[in-house]
Amino acid sequence: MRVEGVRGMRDILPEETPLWQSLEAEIREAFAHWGYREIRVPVVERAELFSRGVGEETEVVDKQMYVFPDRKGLELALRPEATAPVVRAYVEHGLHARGDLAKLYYLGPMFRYEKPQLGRQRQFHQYGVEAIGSPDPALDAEVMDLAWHLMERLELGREGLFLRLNSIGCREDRPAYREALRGYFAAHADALCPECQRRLETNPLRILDCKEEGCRALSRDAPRSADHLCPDCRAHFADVEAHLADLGLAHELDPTLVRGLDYYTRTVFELCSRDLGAQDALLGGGRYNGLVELLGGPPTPAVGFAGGMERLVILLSSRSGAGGSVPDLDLYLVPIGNEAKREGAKVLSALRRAGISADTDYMSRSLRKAMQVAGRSARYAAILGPDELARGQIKLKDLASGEETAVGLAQFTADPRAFIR
RNA sequence: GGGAGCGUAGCUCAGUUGGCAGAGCACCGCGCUGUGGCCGCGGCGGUCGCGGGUUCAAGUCCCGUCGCUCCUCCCA
Repeated sequence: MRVEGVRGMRDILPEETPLWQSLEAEIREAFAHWGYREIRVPVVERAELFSRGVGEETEVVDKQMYVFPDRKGLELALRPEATAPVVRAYVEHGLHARGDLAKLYYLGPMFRYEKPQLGRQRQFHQYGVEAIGSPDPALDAEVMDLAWHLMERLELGREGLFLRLNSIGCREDRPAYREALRGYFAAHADALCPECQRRLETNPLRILDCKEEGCRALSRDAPRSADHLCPDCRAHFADVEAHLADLGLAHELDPTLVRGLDYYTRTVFELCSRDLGAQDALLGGGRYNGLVELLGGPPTPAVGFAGGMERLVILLSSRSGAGGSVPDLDLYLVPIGNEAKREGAKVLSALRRAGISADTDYMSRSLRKAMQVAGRSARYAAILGPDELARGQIKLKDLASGEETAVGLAQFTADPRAFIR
C-alpha cells in the first residue's frame, strides 16, 4: 500500500532546492540591509491567537485555518500567517520594554486549507518583516521601499510590477465607515448572499471581498474607506504618499483594497506582478496599530508585509537561463578492484575533511560507467587501481581537458588542495 | 465557494470503431578486458491514479473517488 502526500502540500525536490536556497539568501540579505533581524516563531500556536488577532470573521481564520485539539484538549492551530505569532512573541518576551523600534523578519511555512493550484498550496512559504513601535509614515514608505528593492534584487524588474495602495483608517474611523457600509448594503440586502446577510451584522467590511457575483456587483459602488478617514489618518496617508514620491515609488490607489486580515489600520498595500495570472499578488501588508495592544501589550503602532516564496519561485524558474547543470563535485573517485575500493574510502574521507566535495560509486558500476558518472558530476576523476596502488600513486584526470597526471598517494591525501584547484 | 480539462514506464508523451500496452529520454550491460562526452546493439522498467459498472473482451465506454492543472474567486 502506497502512502501518498497530503493534498496541497508538496515536496521541494533537489533540482529545485538550489533556487529556494538562493532566494532565501537574497531575502535575508535584503532584510538585513534594511536593519531587520530574524525571529523564529513556532508553526503551532493557540487557535485563539489567530481568531482574536487576525479576526474571527476573516476568511483565513473562519474557513482556511487548520485547527485541532492537542491531547489535553487545548485548541491549537497551524499558523496561517506570522504577524500574530511575531507580535505574540514581541509581547511575551517584553521586546517593547526597550522602548525602541523592533525590526523583525521571518521566513517559513504557513498553512491554509484552500483549493490548491499553481502558486497556491495548503502549506506554503512566506517571508516577511514587522517593524513594531513607530507610527511614522516614513516607516510605512520604508517598508514598501524594501519590498520594491527585494524585487529589484531578484531582477524581477519594475516593468511587470505595480504597487496597490489604500488607507482603511483607524479604529476610530471604523464605526462610521462600517455604518456607511451597513446602510448601503442594507438597502440592497436581498441581493446579498446568505453569508453576507450575516456579515451585515457582524462585519460589513468583509462584504467588500465576498466571492459571490451579486455581492461583488454591489461592492463596486459601495462607500469608500478613503472618504471616511479622520483628519489624522488623512494626514498620515498623505505623508505616506509624499514619502513614496520622494523614494521614486510609483503606486496606484485602489479603494477596493481592504486586505483579508482584521488587524490592519491606515495603510494597506499589495505588490503585484503582471506576469502572474490570477495569483498576481507577490506580497501584501500594511499598518496594524492596534494588534500589539489587542494581544496584551501596550498600545504600540506597527507596519509590515508578507510575501509568498512559491510565487517568486514560479517567476524565477520561468525566466530563461534558469537551471543548467554545473558539476556539484570537485572530484569523483573511480576505484578498480576491492583493495582500491578500501584504500579509496580512506582517500575520500581525507579529501572531504580537507573541504573538497568528493564522492564515489556505490552501485558496482563498471569502470566505463563510473567514468561516465564522473564526467557529468565532477571536475576531476581520481582513478585508483592495482597499478596505482603498486606504485603508491593515484591518477588525477581533469575532466574538462582530459589531461591525466599520476600523483603520489601520500602527498595527495596530505594536501589535496595542492592538486585540486 | 463556482466552472472546465487532464492522470499510461523514473521523465516527456503516443495508443485507431473497445481486440496481445508502445516510443523517445534516463538507467544497466555489451561492442571497447584499466578510462567520460559521439555512435551502434541488447536489456531492465507498467497495480494504464484508485474503486466499482457495462462487455466474450476496457488504457479506451459509464459512475464514483483521489490527485494535478486552468478559469473564476481569494489572497502570499
